[in-house]
Amino acid sequence: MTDEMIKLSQEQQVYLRFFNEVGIINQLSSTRAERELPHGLTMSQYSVLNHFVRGLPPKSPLELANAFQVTKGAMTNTVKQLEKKGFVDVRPHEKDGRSKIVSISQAGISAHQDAVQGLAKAFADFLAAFEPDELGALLPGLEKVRIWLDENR
Amino acid sequence: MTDEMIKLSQEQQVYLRFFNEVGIINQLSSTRAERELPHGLTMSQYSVLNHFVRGLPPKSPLELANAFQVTKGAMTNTVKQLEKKGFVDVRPHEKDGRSKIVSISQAGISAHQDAVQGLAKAFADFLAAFEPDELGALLPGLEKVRIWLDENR
DNA sequence: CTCCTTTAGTTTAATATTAAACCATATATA
DNA sequence: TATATATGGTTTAATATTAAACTAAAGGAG
Repeated sequence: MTDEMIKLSQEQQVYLRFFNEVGIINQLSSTRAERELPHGLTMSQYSVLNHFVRGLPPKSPLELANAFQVTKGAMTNTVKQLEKKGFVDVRPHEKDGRSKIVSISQAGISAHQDAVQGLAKAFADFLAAFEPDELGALLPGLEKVRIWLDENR
Repeated sequence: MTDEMIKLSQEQQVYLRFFNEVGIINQLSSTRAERELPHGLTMSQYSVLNHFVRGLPPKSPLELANAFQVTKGAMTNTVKQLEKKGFVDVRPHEKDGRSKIVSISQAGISAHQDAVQGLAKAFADFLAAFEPDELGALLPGLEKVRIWLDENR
């Protein structure tokens, strides 16, 4: 019984510490990134641009919301901001009158390039302090956790 | 030149992917946790309670803000919520008229225990899917990143 | 064809957060 | 001691986000 409790407590320590580290890293890195992002881009907006620049095909707002794990309402907002800045084109879906299709514009591609510059600047010292392999070694574990949480929410 | 660009791009891929994984894990895990937290506790509020339950001495709001990497204003809010729920005691600092001292109350200790139960429930299936060592192996790397970001912001 | 249900997107209200202005107290300097 | 600066905390305005209500269109069952 006591053993059981101690064991449980230690397991909890590990996963609580894990999520705690993740939370703080996320916060510090987002702040650092957004400080250098141009065009008033948020990380959310940058992520959407980045998605398309990586060669992925145009998508509906709902597909984007699912891809980035935010609500439809949040994506409505993000897309609206990007549209106002002229970085994405939003067209009605040809077949489905309820749906829309979001694609990146030429200005959006260019803004993304600026953003990558900004991120490179924001993380230049970080890159100097960490070998790619050092972070790369963490990726499989993180990926596994992320996929599990995504599939089991 | 081309090599240089490709190399840079790959490094960027690694660290962008790293921060991306961290961001999604943080979001999914916070949502999952807050769904089961009792007494309307947020993760922020839980963190403060947890801090004190771990045996750490009473602290000022500013110290708490620094410990959790949030602004003073955010901590004013968090402490206010906890105080309203009766989970912390807030007293004026004896020597420094500007400052306050926050400590956990008996009700706060009890609420923390409830919260741990809730978290255990929220993450029971997660714990079953991941060995402690599996997450534990990631901790040193994450810790190093977190410390670096904290010291270089 | 008509009704019912599902789906895509927007809107609303609430909330947590930040940066910056602000207040009060403490500390240091002249 | 008097004044200037620094510090702890609160408040304000702005914003990103969520859950839930809502609108409109699609799809299916009868």
